[in-house]
Amino acid sequence: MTRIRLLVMNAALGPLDYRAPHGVEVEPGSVVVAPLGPRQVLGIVWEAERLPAETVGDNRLRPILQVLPVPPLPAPLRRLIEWTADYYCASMAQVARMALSSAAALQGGRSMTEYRLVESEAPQRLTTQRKQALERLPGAQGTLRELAELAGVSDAVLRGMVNQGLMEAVQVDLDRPYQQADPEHDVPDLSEGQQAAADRFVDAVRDGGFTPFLLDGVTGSGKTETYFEAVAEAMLLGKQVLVLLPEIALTENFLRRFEARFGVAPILWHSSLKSAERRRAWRAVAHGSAQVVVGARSALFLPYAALGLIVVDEAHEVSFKQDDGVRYNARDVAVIRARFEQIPVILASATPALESMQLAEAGVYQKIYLPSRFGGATLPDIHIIDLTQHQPERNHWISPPLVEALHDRLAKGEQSLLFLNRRGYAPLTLCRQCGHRFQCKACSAWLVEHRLSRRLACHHCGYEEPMPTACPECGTPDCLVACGPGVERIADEVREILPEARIAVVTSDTLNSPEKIGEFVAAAEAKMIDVIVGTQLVTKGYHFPELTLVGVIDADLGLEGGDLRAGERTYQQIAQVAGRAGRGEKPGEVLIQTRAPSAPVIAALASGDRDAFYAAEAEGRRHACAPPFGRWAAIIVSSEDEAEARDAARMIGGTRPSLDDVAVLGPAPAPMALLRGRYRYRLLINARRSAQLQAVIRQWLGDLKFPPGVRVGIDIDPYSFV
DNA sequence: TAGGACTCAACC
DNA sequence: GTTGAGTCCTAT
Repeated sequence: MTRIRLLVMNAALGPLDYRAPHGVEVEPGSVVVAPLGPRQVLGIVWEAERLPAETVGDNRLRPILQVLPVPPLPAPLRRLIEWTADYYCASMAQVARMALSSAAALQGGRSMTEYRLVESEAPQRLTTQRKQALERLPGAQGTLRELAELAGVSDAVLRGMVNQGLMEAVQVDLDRPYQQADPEHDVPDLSEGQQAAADRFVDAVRDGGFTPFLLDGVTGSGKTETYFEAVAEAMLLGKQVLVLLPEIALTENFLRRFEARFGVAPILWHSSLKSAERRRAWRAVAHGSAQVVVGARSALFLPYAALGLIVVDEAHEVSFKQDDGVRYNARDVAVIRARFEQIPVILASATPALESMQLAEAGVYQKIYLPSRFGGATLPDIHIIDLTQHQPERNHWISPPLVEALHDRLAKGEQSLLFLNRRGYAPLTLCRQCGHRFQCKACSAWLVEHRLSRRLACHHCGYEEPMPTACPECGTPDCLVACGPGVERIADEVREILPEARIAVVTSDTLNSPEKIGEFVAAAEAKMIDVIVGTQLVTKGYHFPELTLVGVIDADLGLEGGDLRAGERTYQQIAQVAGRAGRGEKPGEVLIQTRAPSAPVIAALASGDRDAFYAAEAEGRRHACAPPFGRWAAIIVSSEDEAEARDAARMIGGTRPSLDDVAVLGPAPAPMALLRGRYRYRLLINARRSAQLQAVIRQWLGDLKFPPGVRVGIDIDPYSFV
């Protein structure tokens, strides 16, 4: 009888032993269905010696029910699951679930039923819900569940429509292969510097072996073309490539460049894929037929059959850090995966994280530097505007020098970009009469006015309400005033300054689909837009040759709050947005508005002395025992009941370990003391590099018992300190 | 005494 | 995490 150990897909359950029925073959990595009490669970066969469990007698072993028709998860992925769970203090089941991220892919069958509207005259009499579905679903196809969500009706409504013949079923072939990319489709002429870099990447891909690179090149230096050569080499060798991008909004531009280079689009992976697409991509990845996968964080845990290269583009981006569930940093886990896979990994950035710079200096990463812009374009001139000297008008945020520069570009027919990292019209709305402030009921946050949609919205929980006309507190009509600027308000101000200018507001509210992103890019390239006003969404990836002016509305905004990476993030954000200027033949200019021109970050941006900034930042971090010189972790305790959360946090605080190399701060109410209706308390742990941080935390929390409503989350190497 | 709210241990 | 068993309590 074969005893097999299973990692069961249930976070609260340890490994369990089963037996394989006669004639059923399994190996480590096999994905199986097993009985668990009265129900069934998904499990992954694991090496028993790597997954210790309390032994039970042979007589108590139940047979597994089914081996799912997918390739066993490869050993490097199994090691990655172990490592990630261990490092981030998560359960292996939680991590493994990210690898089995397409339920449909695990089942057999090569086709799936999707539904779409039948093209015909709408019947005379319709329920409002059916009418709504008919309005919202033209052109859409998907499972009933997906369509129900899209239409905002229940799936029962749609099922009724199928029965009535208003919708039809379509069989979708799920294992149809993707088009093959051609590594020699359009080989570019590289500059000497690019070629040298590309050669090293290509050699590393050909030789195999764990080789981490830091590709450090200024904005516009052609990093993408450089690593595309390594991608081409992997294709020639029949190896797969994973390219991680920080957000889906960036993929549109990337896809076009990829297609121009290789003839076909790469395979996309992100959290909002529909289940049929998800299934198709997952299976192609697992069977090795997917050549290049471009994805967000979650693509990192897919079961690649033959991975040959990982690229992390914009590797400094904080959005690589997952902020709920398993709080992993995709940039760091990518390097670990490359180590387990024994392949090269390229971290590409114009403004690398200090952590990455240190590792390069220490010789752990091979640093490859691309100093100059491609095709003779020069870096933009950067000027600081001291807002205390050049005050904007009352209730305006664009200072006279920036107003003048905007006039100048419009007269010359060139484009301008104004950057303010704040969505909506105004971050705070209050009543002039009674002082009432609009606050989210579920979060410690103001409601943000969105004038385009005429709503007040909470940016943390998604709560929305229509913009009221009178104060809900004192009843006075027309008494609400907007405080402070958001991008919508800046756009209004530009309309005032340049009434004839064509203005585009670019935020996640306005550019929320690939189609809209495509429209925006096309309009900007065709010079149908004079001024772009945007949030961080516009700071990277875009290449508009006619854009010659970048204005930073408030350089000090990111420095508020005292987050340990505030300086670095401000530097990166402004350097990135500055990099949008002067990418064509005409030189670019960047105007940075600030109230603190002598702050180290601002001074470094003005002088262009990047090395000095990194050196100063490193010194500050060393002093604070912050990464990369020390480490942080956070314990977040939350509950819908304030007292319960506080008591649990105090209990944790009361049992804190007393160690020389670990300091515990708190508990204290988290900066976001209320989030999505849950009260939150936080403890911060600062550890020296010598400390066994995770082991200490596991041991500390392992023995504690919490009431059912209390959630205790551990955040290793946190990026968000709210 | 049926049914609801709650706790607790087992799940291999 | 989910489930079923066991306990206590209350409304009839």
